[in-house]
Amino acid sequence: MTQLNTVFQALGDATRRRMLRELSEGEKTVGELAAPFEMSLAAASKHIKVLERAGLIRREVRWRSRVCHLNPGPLASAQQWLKQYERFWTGRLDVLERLLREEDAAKTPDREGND
Amino acid sequence: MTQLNTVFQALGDATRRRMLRELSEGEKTVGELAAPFEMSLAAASKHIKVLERAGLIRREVRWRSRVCHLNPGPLASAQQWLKQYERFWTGRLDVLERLLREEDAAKTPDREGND
DNA sequence: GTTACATTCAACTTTATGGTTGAATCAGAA
DNA sequence: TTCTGATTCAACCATAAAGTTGAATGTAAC
Repeated sequence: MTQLNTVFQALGDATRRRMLRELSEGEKTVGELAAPFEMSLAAASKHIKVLERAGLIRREVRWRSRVCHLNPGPLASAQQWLKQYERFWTGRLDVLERLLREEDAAKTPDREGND
Repeated sequence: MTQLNTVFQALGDATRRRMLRELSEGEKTVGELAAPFEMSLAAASKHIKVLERAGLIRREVRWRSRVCHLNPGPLASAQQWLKQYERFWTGRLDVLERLLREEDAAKTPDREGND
């Protein structure tokens, strides 16, 4: 439902991540996208459909093939979501936050709804 | 296999993303994590296991409960992966890259292995 | 119109996911 | 030791995902 669900699910497969990387270097037809993988064309086509459903790529009918190209918007949303957590791995805010949390846990070991 | 697989898969579910957000505000027991959801404790426990398998959280046996806390490393890896694509949505590099790609496509419309 | 090519659809199998319930575990209090 | 509370395990169900094969579609070339 949430766009984030379909986007993260789509990214959770190495085949599809590889396809995105290929597309980051330029447009490719379905056949070209499928070529590096040892699976049937139908299987690759399904992966492409998953990427499309997640909004990560667009398919365009051109000459005799379908040409796919990257649509980066949803990747940006995913990164946006991860950005929330950046403070946990970058620099001193991390340490500061952890200290505050430990202090808090020490002060209120068994309560939950205090000011 | 790849850590990225399990991480992105884990993030592809709203329940688990919510759990991570809760943990970003401090440690929580399994019961506390499960409370906001209308599902059995066993189901929540499975979600927590998925997060743990992805390395996103650590479970520690303390007093009579299991206390969970965020382990941000894998989130950083995910963001790292997404960073590859940042140029597609930020600023002028985007436009520049697209121009180069179109130029390239126009020059070599039907070849694939040229220098 | 027929042939050939690129892609998708349909049907099917196997394995994974997300949920349920009830029993099992295991630490701490009585 | 027995009771209680917190969590997990086991077995099960329904649905989805990832792959296969073979037929169907649609456009280009002949």
